Formats: sequence, C-alpha cells, structure tokens
Amino acid sequence: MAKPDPDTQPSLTRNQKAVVTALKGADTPLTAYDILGLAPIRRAGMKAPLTIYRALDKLIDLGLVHRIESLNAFVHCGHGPHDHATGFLICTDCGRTLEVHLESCERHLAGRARDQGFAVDDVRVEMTGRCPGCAQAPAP
Amino acid sequence: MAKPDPDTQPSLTRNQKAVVTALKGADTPLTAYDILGLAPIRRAGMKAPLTIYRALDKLIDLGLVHRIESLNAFVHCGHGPHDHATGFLICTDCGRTLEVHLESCERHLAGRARDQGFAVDDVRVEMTGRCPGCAQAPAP
DNA sequence: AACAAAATGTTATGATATAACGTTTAAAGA
DNA sequence: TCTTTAAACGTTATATCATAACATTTTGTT
Repeated sequence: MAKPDPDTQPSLTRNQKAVVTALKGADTPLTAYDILGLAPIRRAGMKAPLTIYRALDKLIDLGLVHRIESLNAFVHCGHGPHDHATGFLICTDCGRTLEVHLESCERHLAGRARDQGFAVDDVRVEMTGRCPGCAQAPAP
Repeated sequence: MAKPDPDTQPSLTRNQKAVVTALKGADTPLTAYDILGLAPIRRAGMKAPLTIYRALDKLIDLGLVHRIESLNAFVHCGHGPHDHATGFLICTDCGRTLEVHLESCERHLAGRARDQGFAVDDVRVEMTGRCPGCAQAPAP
C-alpha cells in the first residue's frame, strides 16, 4: 500500500530513469547522442535527441547529473544533490572524469567575483590533465 | 625599411587581425558565426566558418583570445598573454563577461586535483550571475 | 631560387541542440 | 471520483556549432 518511492527519489519518469541509469553505467561522460545510441535507451522507446535532452534537463535540475561544458557531455553525479560548487578533473588520455567538491574554493572564487560587484549564482570549474592511472603511463 | 611589427605582436595575418579586432570591438562574447556575420569580416574576404575557426585557434594559441565554453563563444583577452588560469564572470542579464585572474585560486584548485593524483594542465572557471550594472536593476 | 611550413579558399558534412505543435500521463483540488 | 492543470512525451523539422578533405597561396628560411 506504500507509495513506490517515499522520499529516496522524487519518482523519476521512465525516460529519466533510463538516462540516469545509462550515465551511471558509463565510465566516461556521454553526449546526448551517445546516450541515444545505447540499446537500453532504444528499448525504452527513446529515439529522438529531444527526448534525451528533456530527460537530461530534468536530471540536471534535480542535481543528479552534471554537464561538462568543455566536452558537451554529461555525467552522473555520484555525490547526490549538493549545494556547493563542483569541479571536474578531465583526463585527456582516457577521457574519464573525477568530480571534486569545492566548498572552500567556492568562497574564494565567489569572493573574487564579489570584489568586482558581481553577484554569483553558479560556479563551474573544469580542469584537464592526466588521471592517476594515465599519469604513470609514458606519454603517448 | 623597418619591419612592420618589431616585437609588439608576432605579426598576425590579415584574417587573424580582422578577427581579433572584431572581438576587441564587441562588448559581449561572440560566436564564430557572429564574427562571420560582421561587415568588416566579410570585407576582409572571410566567408566560411572554417576561416573564422582557424583564426580563432591561432589567436587562442597566442593567448590573445579566450573561449567561453558555456557559451560556445569567444572574447578578446584584455590582459595580454599570461600563464595563470583565468576565470570568467558571465552576466546572465546583459551577456557581458568580466575576466578575473586566478593566481592564488589556481594553486588551491590544482592542489585539490593533486590530492587525487591528478596532474593538471589547464584550469577553466566560469561563473554566472549578474554584473554590477544589472545587479542593481530589479530582477526581470 | 628552392624548399618547407603555415595559412588560406572551397565544398561538403558531421555533431550538438532546440522550436513548434499536438497528445498523453500524472498530480492536485473540488 | 471527477475535473482541472501541469508536466512529460512523441514527432518532425530545423537551427547552431564545428571539422574533414584537398587544392592553392603565402611566408619564412636556406
């Protein structure tokens, strides 16, 4: 008799679930068209880019997915919804990303902005380089 | 008899000059297609997107232009070439941007990355909000 | 002049993202 | 429960951003 998802999730739709599951299962960020090409997504009946973008928009809104601007790609947020800024470490070798939280840095960055009279809504940080695994390997 | 540009500029080509001049004259970031549509650019004979992108690539390489990832747009770098990371404050009202330098923040951010065993090449920060002028005006 | 490297012109195409419109589904109030 | 409203969805078309491939020209160097 209990409702399906009391308060764990705001009950995602079928499309939204399919997309977030796809991102959870990926080990690199996926573009909307990457997602569109996945078998489970087609099986869920999703076949137009807009369907993917709509699900992504909602998931980003909920804080379950992040967009990586410099890749035009999307990742699952492993940390659950959070209010402070996040940064991404993007490995240029293997393409994997690592999410880092920026509690303290955010204050610093937003402070620099406020020095200029700027009211900050959102802070996005993206860093490229080589991840622990790839940093050990000889440069290609 | 003297050379045209002794050491002020690494002697930009005509296309590169046209593009950097266009960006200097703009008060918001411009997309490649924005630039392509400008009269001085057409007068310089540039008429294909690739022509613009090639000039932009070189100018970014030289540190004279920055790309704003979240806008797919480009701005002139008013600070001349520099080695430390830069951040951008992007006003969601008027579309103007402000460049801030991140000498100290960069150490902090890169430090967070190194904690994770990540070797950082490049740091990009983009912040959205409202600029001094627009912050005063009543919210739309 | 001869060569090499960089920049350019041109055409075509790939990749990313949204508009517009009608229908279906789900949530909320009477 | 029925009605109303908002959100999500499907479908088609199209807008926007970016690069591939290849031939040619320009520029800098020996």
